Amino acid sequence: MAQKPSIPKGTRDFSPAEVSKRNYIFDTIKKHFQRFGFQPIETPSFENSDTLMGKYGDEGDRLIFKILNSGDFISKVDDVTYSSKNSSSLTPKISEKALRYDLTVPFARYVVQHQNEIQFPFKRYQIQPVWRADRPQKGRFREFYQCDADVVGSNSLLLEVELVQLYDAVFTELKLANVNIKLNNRKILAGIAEVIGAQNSLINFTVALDKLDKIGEEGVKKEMLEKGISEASIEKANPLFSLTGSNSEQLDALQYLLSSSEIGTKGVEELRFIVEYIEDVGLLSANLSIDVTLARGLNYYTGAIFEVAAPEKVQMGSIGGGGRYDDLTSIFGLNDVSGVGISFGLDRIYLVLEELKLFPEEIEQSLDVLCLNFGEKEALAALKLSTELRKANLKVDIYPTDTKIQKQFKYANNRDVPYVVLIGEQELQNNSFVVKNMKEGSQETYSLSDAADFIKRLR
RNA sequence: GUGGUUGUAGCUCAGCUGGUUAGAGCGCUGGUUUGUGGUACCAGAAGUCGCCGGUUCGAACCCGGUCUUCCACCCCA
Repeated sequence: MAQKPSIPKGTRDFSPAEVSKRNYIFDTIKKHFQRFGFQPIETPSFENSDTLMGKYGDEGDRLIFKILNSGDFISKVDDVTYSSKNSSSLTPKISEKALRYDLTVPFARYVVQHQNEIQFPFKRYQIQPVWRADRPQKGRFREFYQCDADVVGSNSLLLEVELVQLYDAVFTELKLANVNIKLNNRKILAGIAEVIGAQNSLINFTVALDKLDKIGEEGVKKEMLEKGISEASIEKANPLFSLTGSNSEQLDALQYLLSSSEIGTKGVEELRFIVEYIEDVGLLSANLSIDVTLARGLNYYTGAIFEVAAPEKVQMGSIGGGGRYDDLTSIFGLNDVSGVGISFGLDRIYLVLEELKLFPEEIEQSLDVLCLNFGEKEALAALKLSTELRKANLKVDIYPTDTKIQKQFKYANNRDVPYVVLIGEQELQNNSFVVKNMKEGSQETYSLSDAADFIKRLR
């Protein structure tokens, strides 16, 4: 054989079994999106570069896949730019399109572009792949699916409450119990920065704080110092490291800490609303916990932020996240449209379910019945029977050639077929068919004129 | 983007300080069994040792490059 073909770094092929399992997750998420009143949209896999560039910070820009212009694009570049060998000035001249990096920014573009056709508040869901020029690791790919549900055109906190319920509903149905939905609010982070006198380094402050569970209190303080936050400010932030107790206890402590900050107080109020409503309505299996260290990188969030952590025994980053963004559409020229949304990381959820063996067995069963092939006449009878069985919604296959029965059985075995139908010379004479239960090894005979009898037994 | 790690049969992996014909288990094919799989026994096929180059009388093994895997940063689903 020639050189074996391959696929690019960070991409994957999916086998039939893998696709079945992925569809199981997709279907579950989609079902609950619809139950909460979200409608589907789709957007192109690539956008104009200026739609995406600059929306995710410098780091994000680096991770966006750029698409080369068509035609003789290099001849259109002026000599100065060309010979400068500067990627950032050359790139916009030779690439005007880019693969989508997430679903939120394209959605914002969609809302602005179709603002006159949309009925607000607009609840949409979107399940499509996104691409990042990242260095792959476990649970990090360069092509992966996001499943997003967003609402634009309302700043009601009821939506945040519903989104928490939505997370709960999906993960409960996937049997992934006790996921931890972490909740914070950008206004609280802004309030803290204000109170400790570090409002100018809000980003550095939150990014450092976000690493608390990873590098510990000392590590966080060290990083803050390195990023130019004063020792006095860090000193004032000390109470944050000792926030404990129930959600409402933490809220009380935060309220006191942030009483001098208008924005901080607003953030506490918003969180309290969400927490109290959720307590009242109850959750099926998830936990909701306030986590002031939760920051999330994307700079467009302005209110609540969510993140769903995989169960602790599984080594995996977050399996979902989201938040409220008050101003996302204004970058495309539409002001005063508040949005809030959440995202499910399909590929990571898959890895978690696989690791915890939570996929139901049935979903991998691609066939209910296999009819063996004993020759032309016999196969015709099998075909007629198959038609009946397929009408009854069974997944049925006929072995296409009359090779050795042993081989056909082996095939049935490898495909995990629960029932094998045998129609040979004898059966044809008696107008009957034999059904072998592959698990138990038992066999039963039915009449060819009464397939319904067999169908009834399967139910 | 920075630093490290991995690659040998379809799969999971052995392979000594470089030595001539590269191994195992599982899987696959055939047979024991011409209408019975999943068990057992017997036989067999299958590898340019990721790719390109270098050192050497000789390279799976040493060196350089490249691709890939995974990991830690960065960032993030």
